[in-house]
Amino acid sequence: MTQATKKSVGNQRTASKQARRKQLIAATLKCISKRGIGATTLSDVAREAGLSQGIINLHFKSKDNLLNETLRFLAEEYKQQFYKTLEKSGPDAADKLMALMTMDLKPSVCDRQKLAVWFAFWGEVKSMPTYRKICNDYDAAYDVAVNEICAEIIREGRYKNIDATTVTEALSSLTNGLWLSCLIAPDRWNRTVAMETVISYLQALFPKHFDT
Amino acid sequence: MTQATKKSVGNQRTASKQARRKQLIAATLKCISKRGIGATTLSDVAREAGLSQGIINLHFKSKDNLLNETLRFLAEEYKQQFYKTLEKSGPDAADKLMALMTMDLKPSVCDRQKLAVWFAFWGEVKSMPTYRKICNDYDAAYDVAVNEICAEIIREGRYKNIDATTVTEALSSLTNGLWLSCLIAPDRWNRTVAMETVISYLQALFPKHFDT
Amino acid sequence: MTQATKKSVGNQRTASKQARRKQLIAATLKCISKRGIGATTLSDVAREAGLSQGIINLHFKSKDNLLNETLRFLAEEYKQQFYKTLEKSGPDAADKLMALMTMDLKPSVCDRQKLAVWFAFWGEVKSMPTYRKICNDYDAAYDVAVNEICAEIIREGRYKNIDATTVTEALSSLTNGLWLSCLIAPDRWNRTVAMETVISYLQALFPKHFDT
Amino acid sequence: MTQATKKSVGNQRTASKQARRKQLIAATLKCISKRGIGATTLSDVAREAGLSQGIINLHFKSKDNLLNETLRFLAEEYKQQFYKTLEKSGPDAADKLMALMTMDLKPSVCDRQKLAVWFAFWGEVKSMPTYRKICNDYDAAYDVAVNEICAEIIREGRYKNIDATTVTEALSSLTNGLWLSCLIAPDRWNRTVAMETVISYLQALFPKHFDT
DNA sequence: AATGAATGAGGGTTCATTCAT
DNA sequence: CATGAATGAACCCTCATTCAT
Repeated sequence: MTQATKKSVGNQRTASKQARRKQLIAATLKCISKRGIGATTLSDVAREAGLSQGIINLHFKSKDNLLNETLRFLAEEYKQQFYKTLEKSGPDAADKLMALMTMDLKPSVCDRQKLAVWFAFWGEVKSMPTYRKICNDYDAAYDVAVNEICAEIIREGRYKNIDATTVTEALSSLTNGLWLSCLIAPDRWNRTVAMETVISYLQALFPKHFDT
Repeated sequence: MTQATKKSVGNQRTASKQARRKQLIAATLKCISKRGIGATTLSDVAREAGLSQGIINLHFKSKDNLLNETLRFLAEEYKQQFYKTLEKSGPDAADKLMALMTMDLKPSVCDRQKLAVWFAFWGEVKSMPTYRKICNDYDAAYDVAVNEICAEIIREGRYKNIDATTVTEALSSLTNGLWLSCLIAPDRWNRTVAMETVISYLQALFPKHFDT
Repeated sequence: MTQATKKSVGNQRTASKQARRKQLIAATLKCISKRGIGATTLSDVAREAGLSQGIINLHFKSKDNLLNETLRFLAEEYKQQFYKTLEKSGPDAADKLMALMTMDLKPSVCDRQKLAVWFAFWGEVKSMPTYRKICNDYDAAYDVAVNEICAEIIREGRYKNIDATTVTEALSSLTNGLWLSCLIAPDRWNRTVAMETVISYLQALFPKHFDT
Repeated sequence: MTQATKKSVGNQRTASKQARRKQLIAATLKCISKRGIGATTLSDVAREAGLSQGIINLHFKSKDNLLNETLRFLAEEYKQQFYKTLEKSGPDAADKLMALMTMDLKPSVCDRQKLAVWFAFWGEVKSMPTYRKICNDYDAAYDVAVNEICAEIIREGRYKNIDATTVTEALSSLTNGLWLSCLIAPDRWNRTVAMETVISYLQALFPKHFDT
């Protein structure tokens, strides 16, 4: 820790192990978003990071491991944003929900670069059990938190015939689906419209909380 | 052996060009769902089809082309289902919409094998302009049709503050998102719950049409 | 078999699988004798055979497998010589023994090229269980045959205090040891002297059979 | 931690150059006997010695050099044993010869670990002129000494038709051959039997010196 | 003297593609 | 049309070597 902080990342033969790993994961993210997972070679990543061929096997042992770590990083990063958003928003359940939805669509989260990476990994979920496990772990945490918020809103509004779990599933599906649209049809896609799509659903469901 | 006479697909040295292509695309779909796009080799596909190494380059010129055709096939197949569903359902707009949503979640459409392939392609959309183009073409047709149906429902119900385009986007996003859940969390996933998720959305938006 | 024989080995895209394998094993032997096992690359072997990079993995799956097959070939070849020698020699036990010893030292068997390969494999016996197994299998057959011959000689000569097994071990050790000398000190080494070394041993042990 | 004071080998940042070299050679021997020369990496050796990556290049300049030094060490060690054995044994020529043969088969010399290393080097003799040179140098000394002893025995016993050089070659070959058996067929191998193999030869050759 | 992160050449292996049959 | 042996580029990975600390 004493050594780690003073080194500038990117310089030859310097930088702490942690910093190097982050640097390489960043390069990996960039490459995947540009080329996709299959076409991303270790050479590409190393070049992107401005380092040499062997560097990745040195720090990550194997390409598989690098990809796992990259997915984990991506998920962790999302999780951090998620919790930070919850903390920053007021104590009101509806506020929290709105803050989360807004976060999911804000430029730094919902940008094609990043989405490309998410979908790249999702595209291999079926054939890569590890990816599925990582995704599941993080999704579970997300679901629990959103579910709780929805439950509170339902309680507050005494909404009848509305199941928190169903709403949670709907909201997360909606978000993921909107991301896909952003990725596939960036020309037609529009952040405001996407936001309205979510809001109109919330208004219809929870009219007392999300007024017109 | 000198002269083959049978015409059934799967038999060596026979079968029309069209049949061979379909057979190979079917094999490709199977392989992608099992291994993902990146790990699917032409050998795999040929073996899956029970044919020889060089067969694919013979019929499809290149791997890229095979993949493009496979995606096109997938999209076309979906489109056929879509229009068949529309035809079969009654003239009522709400009925049509419900029929479409049901179709999206029925076992033959929403099964992990098939979804894996869809997501495999979506995972490369960013880096493969061709894939994006194919997806866009088909999505546009879907959007137009659904949009029209929604518009009619809105007209019928005189729903205020509801935009057909928004609903269309929401519905397609919802479906895609539910597919992702099915792919990633098959254990937690449940067809009935998924259907309820969609219905609850429709009920919230169009209470007069989709009563409890 | 109909196809196999008419093809000339070495020509592109022709030659039966069997012929190609033999050709590649021959190239491997040459490379090992020149460079040793460790420094022999698949590139070297392919180049030596006048074929392309990928050819070996095509026919032998892996380098390890190629080496195993090469050792097996070497041992099998020796075995063939061994039995042919036995067949050709007269029925007399002493004649047979002498024929075998002569064979072991004849130029086509005891030449530095070939010995280099044997020792290359023996040099890895400790760390490569497969090599040891192959060597053992063939050695066992050799030992049985020589042992039988020695037993007969002992019986014929009514030699006291001489154990056939001991002699067998001594003879095979002597041969292997002489091979090592040939390999390490080719300048000092001399086929005639080597032969005399063996003969003097046989004379010392079986004076009635191998008279001066 | 700032200043190391101890001098025992194995402690970091201390130990004389000589001690370090010995330590590294010992580690090399162990690695070669376990993995063979080809599969022994400098990392392996350093790890075996409990030291760091770069240590070997620091002390030996290159891997080739390390291997040369290791072989030299092995040969030198054998030579020391050889002369010590000669010194310890009585002045009688026959006693000396018996002592040498016994030494060659005693556990500390004829153990599979050590033999594996010898054969590993012999396996590369053909392609590594340096190895051959080192082996030759030491072998020559051995031959001279044994030859002299044999000559004396022959003189003492007035044995006719026996050439000292031939016997020397036979004995060294026999020993090396027995070593190979020990390496390849440790299950069948037996120290007592090996010793008898040598003794029976000496008895047959020099009956007046090696009585039954 | 010692460390260990970094380098980069070179190895084994895979695989899309070609081509003689 | 179909086969499958052959090709060779390109990949992942290993490892001897270098070098800043």
